[in-house]
Amino acid sequence: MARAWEERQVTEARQLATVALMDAAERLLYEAGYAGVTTRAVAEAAGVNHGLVHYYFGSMEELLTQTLQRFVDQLAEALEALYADPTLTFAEKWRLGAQFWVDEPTSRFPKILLELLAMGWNMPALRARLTEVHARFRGIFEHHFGQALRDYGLDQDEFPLKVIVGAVTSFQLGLIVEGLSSVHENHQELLDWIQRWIDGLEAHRQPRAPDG
Amino acid sequence: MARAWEERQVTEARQLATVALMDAAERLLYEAGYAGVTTRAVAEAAGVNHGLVHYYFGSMEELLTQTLQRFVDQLAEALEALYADPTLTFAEKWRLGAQFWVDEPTSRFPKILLELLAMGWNMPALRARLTEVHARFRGIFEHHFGQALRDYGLDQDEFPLKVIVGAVTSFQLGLIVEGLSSVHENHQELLDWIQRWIDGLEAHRQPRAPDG
DNA sequence: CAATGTATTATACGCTCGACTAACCGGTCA
DNA sequence: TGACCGGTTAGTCGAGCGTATAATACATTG
Repeated sequence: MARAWEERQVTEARQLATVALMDAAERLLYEAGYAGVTTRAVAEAAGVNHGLVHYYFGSMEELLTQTLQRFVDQLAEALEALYADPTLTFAEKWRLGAQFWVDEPTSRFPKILLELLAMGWNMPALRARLTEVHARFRGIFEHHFGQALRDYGLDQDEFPLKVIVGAVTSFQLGLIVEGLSSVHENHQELLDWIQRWIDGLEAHRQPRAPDG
Repeated sequence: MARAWEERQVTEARQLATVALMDAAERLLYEAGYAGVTTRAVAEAAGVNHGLVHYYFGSMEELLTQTLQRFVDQLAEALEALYADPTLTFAEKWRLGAQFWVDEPTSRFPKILLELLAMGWNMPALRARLTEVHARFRGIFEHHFGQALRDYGLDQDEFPLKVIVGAVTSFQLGLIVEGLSSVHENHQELLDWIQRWIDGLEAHRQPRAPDG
């Protein structure tokens, strides 16, 4: 038989509570890790009755799934917006990309993202979604880094796009994991070194079209 | 008042059960994640009464702490043994280092390590230990990679040791995290690219002393 | 063999979990 | 007015948790 909550019309109050619950789930992921995201904790943090979690979402897993979806959409949009900005050079975009994980209001994203990833390690259904998410982000990087490689006139044999993208995604993830473990040694040196390399490429860039 | 279990002499049976419990804790970390490591689950997996967890270790946290200690000691020894082997070139060591996470019997290490790290994100006491652990591993890398840089005659300004070590630790961690999320794209290309680079350095190595 | 003290087991306690549901509340419409 | 109904609340359920302790098995000693 059909579950009533699935087809019921969405009232404004319900919309507010739903958003509050997902906000609370993110906050608890950040503050306590995924083990701290329980029905009652999430309801209390959202200021709603704990029965509503089941009433609105059907299960805890569904709440988490929708929270994940909303979170990665937000993340992808921010990333797309950054790299799509035509007023910035690639070097500037890279610099802002590094800042992204540190500056407000997105400084909580690393913890939330990694908690979601860690959940996925032991929940095949969630992991499958996260694998898709990763592909989506990889696609963004591939597109914009491929463009940058061409703009910089880099030899595609010497610096294959796959290698660049693989290095960027994995080492960024690694930096985040180390940061969450209170490990920061060598990070600034590494980031500065990469920035200098990219700035150097930018300085010797093949001019394509005159701008400004 | 003094807790009896702290000062009691260790019998052989107790030693066996203690090891079995830590083995079981590692296995559960691998199979179910840290949320699956409960008193009863760990005791059942070890084939001992669940009361013994408290009797032997005093608390669940202490069992986990000792399991962490044993695990990282094992990991550090394996890594030290690999890099200390005088019959191998650095390029060969690097190749074996990459295989280490994939081959038996150490292929379960990445999951166990990352589960422990994830636990630490929300347990300050554990995180502090993990920060130390990371420093220990970073020290190993610094020593052997510094040696390799000198052997290869690489310019220390162009490739600072801190940058190399920072890149190696973070990108390895990132590869592991991606692997746990069923993401493998670009990994082989990246690893092959690095291996070719190191092999190239090895081929043009400054001879120091004749060997073999 | 009996007595003793420790190692181990079985059970109990107080608590929280996710899931579920009966009861209630306030607005709507006959 | 009063029956109705969806949204919300409060409370229950069985399970499992970490911890603690009573009860038992067992080895050792006299």
